[in-house]
Amino acid sequence: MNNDTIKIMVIDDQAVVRQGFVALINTVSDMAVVAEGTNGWQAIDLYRLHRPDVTLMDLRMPELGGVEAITAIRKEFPDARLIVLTTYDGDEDIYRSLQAGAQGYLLKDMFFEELEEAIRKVHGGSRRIPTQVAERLAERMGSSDLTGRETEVLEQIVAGHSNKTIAARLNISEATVKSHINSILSKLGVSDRTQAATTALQRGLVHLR
Amino acid sequence: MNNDTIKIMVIDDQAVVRQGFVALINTVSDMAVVAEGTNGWQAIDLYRLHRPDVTLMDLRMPELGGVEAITAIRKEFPDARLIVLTTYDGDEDIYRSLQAGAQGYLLKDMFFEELEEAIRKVHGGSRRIPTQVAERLAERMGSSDLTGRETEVLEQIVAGHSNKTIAARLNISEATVKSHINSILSKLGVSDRTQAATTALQRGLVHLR
DNA sequence: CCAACCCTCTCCCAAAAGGGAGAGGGAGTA
DNA sequence: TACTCCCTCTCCCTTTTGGGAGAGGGTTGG
Repeated sequence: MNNDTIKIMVIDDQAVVRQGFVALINTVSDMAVVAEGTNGWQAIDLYRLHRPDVTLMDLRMPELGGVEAITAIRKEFPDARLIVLTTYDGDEDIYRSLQAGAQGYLLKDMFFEELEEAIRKVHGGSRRIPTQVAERLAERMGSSDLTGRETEVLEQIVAGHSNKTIAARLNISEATVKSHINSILSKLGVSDRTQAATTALQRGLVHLR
Repeated sequence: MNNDTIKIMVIDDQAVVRQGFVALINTVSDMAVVAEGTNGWQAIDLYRLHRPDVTLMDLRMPELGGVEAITAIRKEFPDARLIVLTTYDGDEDIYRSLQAGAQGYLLKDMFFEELEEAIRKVHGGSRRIPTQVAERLAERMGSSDLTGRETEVLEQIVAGHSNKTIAARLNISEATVKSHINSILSKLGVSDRTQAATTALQRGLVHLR
């Protein structure tokens, strides 16, 4: 491995998928996988240890998710180059990833050739957001954010709790819960809690477990 | 490629993941990928054309899903050997896949070595269901099936429709809808429609989109 | 300091959902 | 045939949810 070789770290909890990525990357003469991990904590540890030039990161992982790992790595290493490589999980995930400091966001239904190009782009210091992804991101703009409390209430709704239970769990009155739900419904543009739950899941505002 | 080579078909809509599988399989001396596809229709066409010894099939795909493709292929070729290779999507998916005629069900978070072993097992005529998966399947047993109509109503619930709207869409009275929902709630062991929606999604009884 | 949020709450009302008991008709099976 | 499901429906009742108007206290930022 000479000095021009791009050192790559691959973080994905699906072993056989990760092994596939590694195999593909290692077929490229000037790229080499120097570290592999299955969750966010490993990503942080392995980054410190190997200082890869580019990191490929999945989002949904046990223990510590991709967004949190990206945030932590960028905090310690502001120059870190990170590409999110994931199944499309909704506009919110894209937004949060870029917010956290990722330079690229690729979908797993793209071809390896695009991934290879993205790695070179990001390694060279530019960003790489495919049109398809950029469009999703644009959709999100304009759609208003939920406040912190509203997000908590939304999570409780998705967890299947009644207003009364939510009130008890959050230590507020049921009236306040209803007030938050009112805001949530209008911000999400839906008319009942079940729709709120399914659209929140689709948009990636919350995830099942 | 000599006569002992195991001919494999890979069906997965995520291009880079599929390419990874192909790369891994082709590193094994007595295995060769003879066809690749991105959905159920292609799976059926390519099966007719190439008659692979073993097919690796993802479940969630556009156009035609994995379960339907397995059913169609097994109908035309009762000897077809099929392994489902997917992200875990709930016990219902496992059940339906095996019901449709798959001989194996592997999760993408397993290592390639296990996949290789599974391919050999299934090619040799046996089945291969990892303990982890078998346990999930066992969980499903005992939990009663939903009837056809109940499943339709459940889909409408997940789609976010009110009882009134569901009644209109299914051309039955609202009372009947409520009656079905009663059965659904008790069969799923939940107490309201939002819980029904989220547990149905978790168990893979229905999918978003 | 004032405006803009956010979070909290009250009171009231209407609509929707959930729960229980019962019943008729149709299809399939023992 | 008799039995068992499934699908359909009615009637009645309670609980939950959603919608509207308003208001006080807190923080933040211009």
